[in-house]
Amino acid sequence: MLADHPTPSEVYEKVCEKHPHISRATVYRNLNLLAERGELAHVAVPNGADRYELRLDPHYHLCCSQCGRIFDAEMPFDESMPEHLGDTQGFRVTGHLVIFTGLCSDCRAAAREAAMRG
Amino acid sequence: MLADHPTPSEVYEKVCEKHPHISRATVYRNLNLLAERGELAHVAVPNGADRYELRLDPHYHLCCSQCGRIFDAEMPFDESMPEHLGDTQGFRVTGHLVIFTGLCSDCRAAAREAAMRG
DNA sequence: ATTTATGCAAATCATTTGCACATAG
DNA sequence: CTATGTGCAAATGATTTGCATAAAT
Repeated sequence: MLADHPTPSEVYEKVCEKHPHISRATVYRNLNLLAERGELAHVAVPNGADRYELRLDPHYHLCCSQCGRIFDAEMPFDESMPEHLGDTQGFRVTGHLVIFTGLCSDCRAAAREAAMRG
Repeated sequence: MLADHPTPSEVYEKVCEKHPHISRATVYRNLNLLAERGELAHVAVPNGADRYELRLDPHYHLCCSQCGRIFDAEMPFDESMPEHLGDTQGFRVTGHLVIFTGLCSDCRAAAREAAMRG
């Protein structure tokens, strides 16, 4: 099953199952195209491959610092956050991006197990 | 003058003025080292080269979507933001990253000028 | 026939790594 | 002498691009 925030490479692997002839470039091109058209959301992640998702409403993300996987944060998106900032140094803020970092449940379990062992 | 959030390449160019023999690898290695030691802060930016800065207290960033430059946001850092989220899906949140996007004053001026012309 | 999409390989960009050599302790 | 730092070039990983061909309208 495809992760909910797949990277272009993950999409490529998946598409390959049905269309083994496909090229990575085509996957990149079409993901960009769909994102431009607003049919997909493009999630740029610091330190790592881009992600794409089907969920189109603005929301925050959880990023596991161990495995790098991305999850949606179940927290209301604060549209007005940029207003709290106002225009600083002549900067006109139009949007904001929040990424929570930490450990996902899998990596926490793995860490717990590793701690057990010694 | 070095930008306040220089990329490794910008640091490299600068160091080259005094030490023309230096290698990019050395710059990368030492920036990483200093960041690990906590003498520099590493700012991972989505879509673009890493940045390093001297300011060590947590704070938010402004990222110009036109020129890609990074500025500090003059807005109080909300340490407790992850608490508003709590543990979702077993995810243990340890930190958060906020990047405001928009147009910096230079790019706004350039955009205004371009609009004038036609 | 004319546009549009694709495969492929090469190019680009940011970063890391292996390794041999230089330097410092 | 032994540990550490550095240059260089090659390797890696993500993404884009040029170009010739294939598919679609």
